[in-house]
Amino acid sequence: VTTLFDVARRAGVSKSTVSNVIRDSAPVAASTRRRVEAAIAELGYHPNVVARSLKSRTTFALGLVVPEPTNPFYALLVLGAERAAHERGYAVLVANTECEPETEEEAIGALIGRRVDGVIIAGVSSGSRIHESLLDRGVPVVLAGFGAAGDERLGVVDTDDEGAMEQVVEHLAGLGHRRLAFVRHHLDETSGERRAAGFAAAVARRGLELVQAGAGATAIAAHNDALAIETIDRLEREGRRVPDDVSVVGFDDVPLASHQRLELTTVRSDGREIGRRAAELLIDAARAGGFVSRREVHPAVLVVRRSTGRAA
Amino acid sequence: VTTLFDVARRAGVSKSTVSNVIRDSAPVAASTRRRVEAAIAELGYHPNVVARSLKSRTTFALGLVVPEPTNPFYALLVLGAERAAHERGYAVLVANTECEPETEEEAIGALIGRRVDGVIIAGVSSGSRIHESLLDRGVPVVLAGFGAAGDERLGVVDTDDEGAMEQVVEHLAGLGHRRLAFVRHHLDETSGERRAAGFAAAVARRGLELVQAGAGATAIAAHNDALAIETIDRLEREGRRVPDDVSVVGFDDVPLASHQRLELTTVRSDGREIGRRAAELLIDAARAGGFVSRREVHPAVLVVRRSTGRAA
DNA sequence: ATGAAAGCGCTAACAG
DNA sequence: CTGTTAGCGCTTTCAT
Repeated sequence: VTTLFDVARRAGVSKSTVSNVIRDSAPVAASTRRRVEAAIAELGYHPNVVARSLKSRTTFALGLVVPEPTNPFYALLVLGAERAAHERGYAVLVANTECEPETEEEAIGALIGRRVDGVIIAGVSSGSRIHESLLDRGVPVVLAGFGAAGDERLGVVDTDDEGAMEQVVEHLAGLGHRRLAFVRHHLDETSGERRAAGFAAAVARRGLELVQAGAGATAIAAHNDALAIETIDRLEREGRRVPDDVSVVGFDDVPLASHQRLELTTVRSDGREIGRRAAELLIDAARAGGFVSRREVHPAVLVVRRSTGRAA
Repeated sequence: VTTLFDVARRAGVSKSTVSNVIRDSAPVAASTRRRVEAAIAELGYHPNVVARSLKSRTTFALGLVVPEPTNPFYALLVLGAERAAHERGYAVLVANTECEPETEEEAIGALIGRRVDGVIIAGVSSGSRIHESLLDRGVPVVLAGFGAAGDERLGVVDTDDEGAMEQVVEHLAGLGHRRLAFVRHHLDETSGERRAAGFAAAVARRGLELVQAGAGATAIAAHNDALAIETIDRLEREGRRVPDDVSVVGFDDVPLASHQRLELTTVRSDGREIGRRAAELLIDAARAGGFVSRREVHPAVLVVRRSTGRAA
């Protein structure tokens, strides 16, 4: 546990000088600098970020609230955010909430207590207001991977779900499907609503029929790939063929979606990029001492494979 | 930004008293306690963990080094570790290294700078010595999901890879396979070696033949499910049938492995449990001010599905 | 049972 | 260009 003072003594200078070479916050004579650097290396000194945070009133840490870590989309989002943060000297505190309101509250409390400089929320339970307690304390927040109306102080980096659903319905309509269904997870998640709504809107716009899955739908779009695959399983167990009897579309393009026994038609959104941007915007805002006002929408592309085909 | 002092003033007591009610570290009169609690609630006060850490010389934070966040096994490990940590009031700093030595070094430096109370390493590049710099500074370390020889100060919570490979080879041998191969990822990861070695040992023990994949093997075991699935794809594109011509075994039992178009025979290890135990051991050690000396091995079970069959 | 005072390791004026 | 001096918000003896 060597401190700044130890380094200073060893180099025969004062603490401020050491501090100055570390962050080069002020000019230091080349020879002095060399002595200090040597002392740092010999002592294996790592500045105590805790002390620095206390003094400077910034922790160089970001909070990241994730609903389902096993979903590859979120895994990539975490990866992107974490890498972007580390490149800028920021640490990332992750909190997996699994969309449980109680866990969400606790996570936010912990992040506030740790005085993180900003928080990325990658998904929350439906009625959640957790972003408000953050914003009211002056902590910038960006929603990543799901949009939300409302608060002007909220940054958003999102996939273009509406555009994606437009593409999905266009594709399906082109194959002659007239009765379409959307299935979503029981998980009480906000993003589910936007995809469902976008899908419904695109269906209505073409005068097609929106039905419940099972109630004679010839094409089913799922909220994500995992659900699409479950749906295919269920259909096949019921003796219906995909895509001959029913077409199925997923969302996410998980690695296995392209497997040749699956060949899932799906939507690809770039989780890593979204995570990266979210972290960048947050860090910029934190440095400027403000909120993230920007709202970015990243395109998603329909990947047509073989789980969709002409309507029977 | 309300501080302990603000609360104290509001409640008409001293800082020490407030501190005592918060952590109930000393007896406080019931009436005083009520007043303090009221003040805390009214002010929405959250203790500044940064200041607490500086004074108490513990950060209540754990570092978690992960090689591949998109692998569901690691995603679960992170989940388990993170939840166990939060239950005990600890935060988790994740670092995704993607097995790049340079990134690993940086991550460790960041964790040291932030004075984490312990580090879970879930995978590192092969020759890595990153645990040593940690241990030498007195930071307890536990290796999770991959074993390692060596340092006595190192805790280990691992899957029984050897036992798993024994089961795999037993299964394959029972189906009449004599020429077996093991394929591993290019990723320079330590765990790959143990599985490969365990497989080779089990093969040798039975007097079977270990060959390269492609060189006439009738059964192939892969380092993980993703690789097993790639292997199946490749084989089928070459016109060989699975399992009729070649049997394939995976490792991890990812959610999609059970899909009926895949029905992958694989090994299931409980990532979430391993992450949870790793965090628990680490926190116990941190509290006791020592290292984790314990080494735990968690069983893995072979799940037989339909990607394996009798030798041709 | 409660309060006063001294730091934890660092940064940020301000002097020299 | 370098050193001195105050704190940041909290915990922790030690008095009272």
